[in-house]
Amino acid sequence: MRHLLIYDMIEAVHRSGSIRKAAEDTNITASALNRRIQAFEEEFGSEIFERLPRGMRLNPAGELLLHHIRLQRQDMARVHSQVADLSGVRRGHVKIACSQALLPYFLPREISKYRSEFPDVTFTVNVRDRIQAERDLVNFESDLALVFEPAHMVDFEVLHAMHQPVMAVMSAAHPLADRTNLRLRECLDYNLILPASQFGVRVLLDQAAARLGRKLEPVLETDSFDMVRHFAAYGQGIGFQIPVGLNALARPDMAFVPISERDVSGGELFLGHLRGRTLPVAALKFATQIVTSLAQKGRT
Amino acid sequence: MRHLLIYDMIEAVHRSGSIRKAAEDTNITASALNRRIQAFEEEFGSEIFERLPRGMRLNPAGELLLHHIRLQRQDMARVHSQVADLSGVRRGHVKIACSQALLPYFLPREISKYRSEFPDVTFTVNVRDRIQAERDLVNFESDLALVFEPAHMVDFEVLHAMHQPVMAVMSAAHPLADRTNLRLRECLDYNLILPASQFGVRVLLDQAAARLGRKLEPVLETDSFDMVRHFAAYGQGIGFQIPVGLNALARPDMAFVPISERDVSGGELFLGHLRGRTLPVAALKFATQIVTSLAQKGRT
DNA sequence: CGTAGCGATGCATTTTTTGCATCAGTTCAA
DNA sequence: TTGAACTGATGCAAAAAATGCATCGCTACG
Repeated sequence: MRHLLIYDMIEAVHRSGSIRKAAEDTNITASALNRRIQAFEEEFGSEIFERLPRGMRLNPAGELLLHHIRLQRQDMARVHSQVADLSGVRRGHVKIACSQALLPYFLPREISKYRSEFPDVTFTVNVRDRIQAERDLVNFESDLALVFEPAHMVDFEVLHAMHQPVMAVMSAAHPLADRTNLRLRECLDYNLILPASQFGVRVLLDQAAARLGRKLEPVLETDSFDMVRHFAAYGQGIGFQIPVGLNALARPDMAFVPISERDVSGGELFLGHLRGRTLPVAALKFATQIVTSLAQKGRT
Repeated sequence: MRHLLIYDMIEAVHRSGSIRKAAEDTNITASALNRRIQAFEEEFGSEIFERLPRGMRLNPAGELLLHHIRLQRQDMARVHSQVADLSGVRRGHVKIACSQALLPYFLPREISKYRSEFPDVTFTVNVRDRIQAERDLVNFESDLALVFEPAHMVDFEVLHAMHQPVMAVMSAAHPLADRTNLRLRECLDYNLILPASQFGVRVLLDQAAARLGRKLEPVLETDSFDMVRHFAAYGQGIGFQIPVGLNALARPDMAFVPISERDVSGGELFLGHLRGRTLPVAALKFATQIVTSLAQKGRT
């Protein structure tokens, strides 16, 4: 899109912080780039960069403009996607920000299922915590967010919500492995493997423990649910995860037992996008598929 | 905005239906314009016009693109407005689609009040019926709509709603002029001056008459409320209008008497904008002022 | 069946953009 | 304190892109 090149240049200067560095990314001379920025500011009617001795920084007007640029780029992508769709071609790219729990089973399965029908659609999956996911949406760095217990929910338009109880995760040889239900109190007698405090599961567990007048003292605290699972598999105590991140069939060596909702009320897994946005066709279709899958999962 | 000129050209071709005609509007040769359209289609990745023997017409892809163009233009206007605002200058342009009732008193007063504070803000006011007003919003031809009893309300995001009873409008010398309240039945004994059937007031009156088992037979039917008022002022019967279109102080020679809500339930005057849009600063400020004014009016 | 209107295109000309070299200023470390 | 290493800005010539003109081929309409 030649006529939108100036937007790329502005973003390049913003990213690199200087014209000369941006010039390399843009395959253009610094002087040419400089003059295009100046020409743009001229017709835009106000400067968009502060000239600092060490380079360029967006001023408030530039920040506003940058948001417009991102919005317009996204909308152009949507148009392209819709145009491709009406010509019968199913192409496109879907950008997803999601919680860790979706990585091992859910998203790989959904994406491969989707791509079996539309092989020309490509994906970007970024692991984001509850705060970053929403920021990604606002910056148009993701089309969809699939997040457990999101933080603010402003700017977040919910497409689907699904309840997720907290599950205890342990080796199949663990004393509690045969139970169908666990009280939180029972778990506290064993070694605890907990996700770090920014994660929704941890927040829920901390709150529940506080209600019991207890404080959780993990033997292992990690920001990787993979670590939680594997450490628990070695028989090293009890970890916690939500059902969407678990697959009993794939791990006969492990046991997953729900914690009583009387103790830990569980949380909500949300699928959503930026409020007010019109999603590209591919993203919308994928979202629809996920909603269907989640609803079926909920019924079983 | 030089880099968006191609969008103007596309719209010009769309409007005039041919490159050669559009070339005149664009101050460019037909051949140059032709090649710019071709170049754009090339990088856009698909044709956006159908080449007919008699000219050019947007194809479905072009329609999608056109909507994007309008959206992006509006958003750029919003950015400009916000930039002007943060530099302390209060400039801008507000486009309003409104019902006729707002023309004689309400809008002139509000606009002049607004401009006394921000003299650099300019206005476009278009009279639109209930259906056209909403279409104007969708096409980004208006920022705000101020409409009595709008038709669909899809795409219409309500900023404020205000109840408007239907008022009987007559000469001060009319036999019913001294009443404080009228039943619809009483009015039917006199000559009726009615707005045409596309207007909200007429719809309400027709419904009410039907409930009485009567049919309204006006001596004068018009699409101008101005006509209704003036004809009634000559003592030629009873007209109807909503309060926002009347000003008792300005017309001591006339009487305005509310119709009992038992007969005609009245309707709603809505202020709104296109769903999901971020309004330019000037339009938003003006909308806020109108909401305040309407709320105060409602209290007196 | 001819005329009028349409978009497309080759070619010379004009306009715009670019690259190079250089200037003027600031920062930072020796 | 001085000089090296950055920064953005700018004059000027070369390269690239856009434009205007003339003309082609086509279709609809009278």
